[in-house]
This record gives sequence, structure tokens and C-alpha cells, in this order.
Amino acid sequence: MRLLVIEDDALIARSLERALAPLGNTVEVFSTHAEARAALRHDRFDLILLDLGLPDGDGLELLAALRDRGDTTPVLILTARDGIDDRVSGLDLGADDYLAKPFSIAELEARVRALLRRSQQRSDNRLRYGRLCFDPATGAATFDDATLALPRRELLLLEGLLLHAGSIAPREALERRLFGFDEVGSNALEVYVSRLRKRLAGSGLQIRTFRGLGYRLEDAAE
Amino acid sequence: MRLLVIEDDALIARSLERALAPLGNTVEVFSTHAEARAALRHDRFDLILLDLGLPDGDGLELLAALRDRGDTTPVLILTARDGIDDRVSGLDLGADDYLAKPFSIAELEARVRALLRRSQQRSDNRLRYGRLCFDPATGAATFDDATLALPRRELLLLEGLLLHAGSIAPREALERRLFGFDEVGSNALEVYVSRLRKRLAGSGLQIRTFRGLGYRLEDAAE
DNA sequence: CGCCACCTGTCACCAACCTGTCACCTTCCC
DNA sequence: GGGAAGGTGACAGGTTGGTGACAGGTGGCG
Repeated sequence: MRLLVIEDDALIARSLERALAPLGNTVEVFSTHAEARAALRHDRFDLILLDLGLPDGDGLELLAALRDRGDTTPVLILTARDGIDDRVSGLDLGADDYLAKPFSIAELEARVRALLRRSQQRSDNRLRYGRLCFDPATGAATFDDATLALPRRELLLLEGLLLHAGSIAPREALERRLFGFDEVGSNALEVYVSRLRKRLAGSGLQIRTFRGLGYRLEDAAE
Repeated sequence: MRLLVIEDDALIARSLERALAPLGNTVEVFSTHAEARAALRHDRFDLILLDLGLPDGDGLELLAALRDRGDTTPVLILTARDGIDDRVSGLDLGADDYLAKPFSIAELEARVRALLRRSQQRSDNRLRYGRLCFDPATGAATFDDATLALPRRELLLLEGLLLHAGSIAPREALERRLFGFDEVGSNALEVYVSRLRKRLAGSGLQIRTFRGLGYRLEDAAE
């Protein structure tokens, strides 16, 4: 496994290297944002350990840029800050785990092992179907890269369908997604399905009903 | 998505439910080790949120047992203990992530999203026979990956036959499955067998009658 | 504040489909 | 042949989903 460590504290960087290399990994260390970006442009890694407190830029930006161009390499964030908001934004930007300094080497090893184990079968953050794309991190849906300006409820419905792309989105799940626990006293879901169908006309996609089960987004051809 | 929450603090359990259900999930809550084990024996979930501080047993044992029998359902550990050793052993036993209480709902959501994103293409409690496949979790049947849009009763019948795949499904069991205890006043079962036969025509499968006993799903060749 | 555009949930009504029953037929076994 | 078990087409009624219309709500804007 190839690991990329982005860490400016030489002491920490070396101890990371000493902990991880013996597990059978090749470890590359960079101490600046710029070097790391350059390395990531032509190199692939199995895991990135990213210190948020970089000397020449914000680590979250580097992460965001990585994800923006579709790179799904697992990222483990290392940081001295441990405010919950930072953690959340790191995770929502597509980080896979978070470790606040100081941390024990044993814990680091366990988390690295867990991430590498997972990365065998992971998928892109963004959900795509046909020319449609939905990014759960930002909650935005696009069609051919054009942002879809849908009313909230219709967007929720579309998200729900995309989350189950390729299979049937259970009616109940969609209802909960649109209306939460507010019992909605009528056929509101059908109404929104009907509305969304109109919007999708001509997009090459359609919503198919599975009686008693739910709905599925699929190619109009079928 | 089906989530299993194993948590004995009712307050926390409810807030987990309220946070996660609106994301489109079905949430089952159990407050004891024993109940959770029982549920896991016949049910599959997409994610398990496991409180380590269970009243009637060690959560780590439950996790270990799960992994031992090859179940790879993602597990997110919740716990008040934040000793590093616990965390490490949780991760090494096959947990996928770890959240120490108290945690913010936003962080919980972010982690649940991250885990579910990853496990999108798993879930396997499915019954198969030939090119037929039935997923009890969603209630959907597929034939060569094409979804079969079957009415509920026919689906129940198919499921009943699949449950006894390779052997004879007793008539009585099928009747109970389709109609429950409502005595159904005529040859309804035969009617559904007949309907299902029509659908299976050309599938390479057939339903064979065993007079006085029941029906068996088998290859048409036989 | 008043106007307007738009989003929302509800309803009425329609269409499609599912369901149980019956009548009548076939198959099996003695 | 005769009886019992099973098979199947048709049908009436019920249930579920689809859609246009509408009234109330919300937020922007002058």
C-alpha cells in the first residue's frame, strides 16, 4: 500500500513513517500544500494522511479540490483542532476519518488498517445516474453539469431516488425523506412523483412505479 | 436503508431515530444485547449503530460474533468510554467507525452518510434459485437482474417456494403465508399458483404439483 | 403594506391493477 | 367410470396510484 503523509512537523512525520512503514506500506512525506498537490497530480495513493494545519494553505481546500476532480482516495485527517465543526466539515468534504492530536500510535494503526480494509470496495461520493448527478455532501443535483433548480420537496424526492439508483426506492423511505415524521394525510408522495415526472420529461430518464414497493429511476428507453 | 440501533438509553435512542429516519432510513431500536442478537439472526441491516455500554453484555462480543459468522454489515460504535484501547479493539474487531459520546447530530449524520455511501452495493440475505432472486428486505424479486413487478400475493407465493428451494413447499404453509389465518373460502392458492406459472413461463423454471402435499419450484428441464 | 410568483398539501376523480370467487375443465388414482 | 384434487378463464369489486385543480402559505419586491 502506498501512503501519502502531508504533515509539516518533522517529528510527527517521522513517527508516522516509523509506525506505518513496518506494516508493509510505502510512505511518502510532504511538508507543504504545494508539494502534496504536485505529487497528487501524477501519483495515486491508497491512503492520504492529511494534517489540517499546513504551513502554506488550508488542508480542507486540498481535500475539496481532490474530491472535486473525482479522486476518491481515502483521507484520514490529522489535526490539533478538535472543534466538532471542523470535524464535520472535514467529513462532509469527503474525508473518511478524523484523528485529533495527540493520538496514540496504536489508535493510528487501527484506523489506518480500517481505512485500507474498506478502500477495497468503496465508491464515489457523488451519485450519478445517466446525465443526472447528485452530491450528498452539498445536496445539489445537476443535469449535464447544469444545476437543477428544483423545489425542495422535488429535490428531496430526486435525492431519494438517486440514493437507491439502480434499485427500487421504497415508498416508505421516500415518504420519510420528504415529510419526516409529519404524517401526511393523503397522496402527497404521488403528487410529487407526478410533478417530478413532468420535469424529467425529455431527460431520457423516467420514474417507474413498482406497486406496493416503491419507485425506481431508470432510462426512459426501457 | 435499514439501520439497527443498539442503545439502552431511551433518550439517546430516540434522538438517533429522529436524526436518521428523515434521511430516508428505517430505524429499528433495541435496548438489549439479547434482542439485538435475535434480530440479527433473521434480519439484515445496512448499518448497525452499536452502543458498547449494553446493560446485558459486552457490545464488543456481539460485534465479534457478527464478524465471526462472516457478516460484513458496517458497524458504527457509539460509546461513552473513550479509552483508546476500547476504540482500538473495536476497530480491530471489524467496526467501521467510532463515535464517542457526547457527539453532535451533525457529526453523527456525516459519519452515517459516509458509511452508507460505502456499503451501497452489498446486502445479501437474498434467496436464489436458478436465475431467480428474491430479496426479503426490499420485497423485490429479480430474474436475471431484471426486476419482476409481481403483485403482493404472487410475490408471497414465490417467496414461499424459494424458502423451500429444492424441496416441497407444503400446501398448508403456502396458504398460511398468502392468506394468514383468514380462512379463504375457495381454491385461491391454486389460482395464484396458476398465475405465477404464467409469469414463469419461459424462465426455465416451473412449479410442480405434488398432489396432497404441496408445490416445488424446479428447473423446467426436469 | 400589498402584490405576485411560486411552493405545498389536499381533494376529487380517473385509470390501472390486484384479488377472491365461481364455473367448468383436466388430471390423477382407485 | 367415478371421485377428489388441482388448473384456469372470467368477472365484479376493491385497492392503489396518477393527475388536474385549488386554497393556503411563504418570501421577494416595489
